[in-house]
Amino acid sequence: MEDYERNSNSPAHEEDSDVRKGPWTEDEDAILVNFVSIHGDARWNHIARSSGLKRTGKSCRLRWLNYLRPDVRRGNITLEEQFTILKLHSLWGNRWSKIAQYLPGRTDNEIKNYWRTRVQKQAKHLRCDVNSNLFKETMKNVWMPRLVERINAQTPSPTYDQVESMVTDPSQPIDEPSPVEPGFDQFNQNHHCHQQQQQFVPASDVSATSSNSPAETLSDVQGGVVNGSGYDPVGQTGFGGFNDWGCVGGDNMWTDDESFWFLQDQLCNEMTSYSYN
DNA sequence: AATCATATCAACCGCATCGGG
DNA sequence: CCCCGATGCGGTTGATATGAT
Repeated sequence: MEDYERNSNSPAHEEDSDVRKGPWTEDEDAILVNFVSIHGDARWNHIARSSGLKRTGKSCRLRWLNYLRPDVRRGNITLEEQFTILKLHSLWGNRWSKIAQYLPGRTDNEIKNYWRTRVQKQAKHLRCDVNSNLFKETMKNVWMPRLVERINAQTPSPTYDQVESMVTDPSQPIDEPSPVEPGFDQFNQNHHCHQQQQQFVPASDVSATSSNSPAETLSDVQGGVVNGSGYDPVGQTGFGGFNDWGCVGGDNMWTDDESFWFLQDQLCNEMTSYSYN
C-alpha cells in the first residue's frame, strides 16, 4: 500500500503525484458511494474530478462495479454458478463480462479470478493446457455432470435440463447478445433465451427429451467428441471450434487411460467441494 | 512460534471500441 | 476521415490470508 503511494509521489511524475493508487479507504468508499447516489454511475472521470477523490475515473468505476455497488454478491461461488461459468466459458471463452451477465451480482473480475484460481489450477495439476481439448472434454464429461449430481443432491429430483434452468436468476434481465457474437448462434440454438421466463431453456431437439445421461446430453449440446473409452485427445472438433478457443495441440500428456480417469475423478471431487466448506 | 509456500482477490495496466467534435 | 477523451474489457500483478512444515 505504502509502495503504491511512494510510487505515485515520485518527483519524476509530478503531474501524477495527486493520483492515488492502491487499496481504497473507507472514507474514499463513502465519498464515492455518496457521489454515485447523487450523480449516477456514469461519467466516471467527472465523478473522479468533482468528488475530490484523487483517483482516476477508471479506478472509481472499478471500485464501484466490483465492490461498492449495492447488488454485488460476495461469498462462495454456488454450484449453479460454477455450472454456469463452466458452461458459458465453454461457449464464449474468456468473455468474463458477458458470462457475468448471467451471474447476477457477480463481477467479471470475480469470475475471472475463480477461473484462474480454481479451474486453471486443475488444468495445471493435469499438466494440460486449459484450452486443450483434453481439458475441455474433462470439464464437459466429468466436472459438469458431477456438478449436476451435486446440485441434484442439494435439491432433489431436478433433471439435467432443470439444472440448466436454475443457473440464472430469473429476476435479472438477460441482454440479448449480438447476432454476430461468435458462438452465440450455437448457444442460442441450444438454449432459447426466453425473456419472459428469464431462464435458459434448452431446446427440446437437443437435450430436453433425453436427460438421463448428463454426459451424453452435454456431449450432444456442445458437439464434443466423446466415445465410450474416453476422448479424442488430439481432436479439433470439440465445443464448436470458436476461434478464441483455439486448440493447443500436442499437449496431451496422458498415455494411461486408467490413471487419467482416476485422477479426473479425484480432481473433480476436489474442485466441486469448494462450495461445501 | 517461525518460516515458507500457496491461494485468493482487489486493483492496476494496456488495448480496443465508441461517440462527439 | 481523423483526433481525442471516455469507457469497457481481459490480462496481470502484488498484498494479504491461509495452510503446511
